[in-house]
Amino acid sequence: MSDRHRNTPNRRAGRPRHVPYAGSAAPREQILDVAALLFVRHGFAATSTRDIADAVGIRQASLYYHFSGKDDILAELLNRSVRPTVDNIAKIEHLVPPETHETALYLLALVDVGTLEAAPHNVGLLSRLPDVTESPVYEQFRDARVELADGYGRLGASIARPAIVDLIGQRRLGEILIQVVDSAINMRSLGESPDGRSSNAVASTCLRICGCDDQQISSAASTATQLFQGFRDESLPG
Amino acid sequence: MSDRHRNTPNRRAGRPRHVPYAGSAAPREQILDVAALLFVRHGFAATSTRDIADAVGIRQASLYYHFSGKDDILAELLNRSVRPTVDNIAKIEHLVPPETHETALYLLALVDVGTLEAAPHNVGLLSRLPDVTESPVYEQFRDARVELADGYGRLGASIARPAIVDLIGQRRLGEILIQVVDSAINMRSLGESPDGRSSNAVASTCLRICGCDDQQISSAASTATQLFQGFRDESLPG
DNA sequence: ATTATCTATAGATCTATAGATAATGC
DNA sequence: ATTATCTATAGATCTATAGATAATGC
Repeated sequence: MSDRHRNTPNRRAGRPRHVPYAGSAAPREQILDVAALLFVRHGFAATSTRDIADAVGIRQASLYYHFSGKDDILAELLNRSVRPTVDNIAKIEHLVPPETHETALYLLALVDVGTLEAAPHNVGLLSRLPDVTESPVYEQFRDARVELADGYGRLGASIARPAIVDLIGQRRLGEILIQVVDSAINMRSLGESPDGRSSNAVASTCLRICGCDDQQISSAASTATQLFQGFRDESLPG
Repeated sequence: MSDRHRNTPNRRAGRPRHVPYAGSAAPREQILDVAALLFVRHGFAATSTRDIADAVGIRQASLYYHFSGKDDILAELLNRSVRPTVDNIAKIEHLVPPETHETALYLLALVDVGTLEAAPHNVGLLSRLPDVTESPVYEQFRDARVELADGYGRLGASIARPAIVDLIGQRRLGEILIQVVDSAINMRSLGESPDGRSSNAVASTCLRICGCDDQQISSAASTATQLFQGFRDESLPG
């Protein structure tokens, strides 16, 4: 009965917060989580370090123990959302030879929508905010973004009939496909059930844009769905 | 020869600017123009009233003679970009009965892309920035935006086969179509020639998403292109 | 007189640093 | 001793207002 000082949960080193510690996540993760929410909801520039601190339940100055500044928080969020997406495109393109390109595009869309939906608070949106893309910390992610658009363009152009590629252009096609994939983000804000329907809606729309007919689409869909399983398992242990 | 005081161009009432007046546009228009550029390039919250004033060539405080504040500038920009787009959807839907729905969607996309491209500095993008949509002045434009998405959704759903509408959902379809139309904005930043190719690329992509085949698309394209002329002329005199 | 600017500045942020403090860990 | 917070605050913005000033217009 002398352990009175032990029965408060979440006891850890350091001076206690002015608002008692809540949740079990590490402070750094708590900060990233609320920052993601606020950046996406109100914009990066419009979110102050005080807003973030208030939402976490710490004083504004305490943020600087974990991050060197707002830019540092943004950089970490971008790191976590952009990098995995770019890794995917390489993996999927290398897996193409045995598979048809239609399946590859369907799979890529499936994986990317899944990543977007799994990420906390729509961080995928950050790469579209001008205050983010103009920030010096975005520099190192710009190439990755272009690479992604190129990948979609290549894949799309290898599927679509020449007439379609001629009209739209490979680059434009890449932009349109990425835009469609990103539309999954906007739909989440409408309260979609995460049952994979929106993944399939988006993926099949991508193929349709490339001129595939119903038969090609449903065939690609079933092969890609199988491969998607393997993809999921692979990214678990590391 | 006594008119020495008259041969400086752009003479107008009011104390002279610290940077001599340039161009012939009214001050209010100059402000709107540079504000649009800066808001789109750097974001709304990230653009200060000083940034705007500097780009115009006046002192920061002088903005307040023309506008009551940053929000007031934003409101006017939104007013000019959102309103015409919403007017179009009503006009085109009323014109539907004699025409096929495919033509209507193609025409709507054509008109909207044209509007986006004609607007100064991609102001169409503003409605996608969280710092803009969270601003109290955006309130009055929110409905308009929803109306637009609904319009696209209705038109799309009236074209697409039941299987497609079932998979995607009318609402989602509207979102995707709008997203594709808006992708025209991103493409402009890549330096596209405004030859109408991107309009047709986007419009035909919209039909393809709804499951139209090449023949339906090219037929809708030619009818819509004709109607587009009439539309253009109509919006000139007022 | 009217118009469109200017200068000056108050007051409200906002970011980041310095140094104190209250826990745990050994 | 180490860790994670706190308080306090400097210095840099940023917005908006008050009042002066230098043109044109009549």
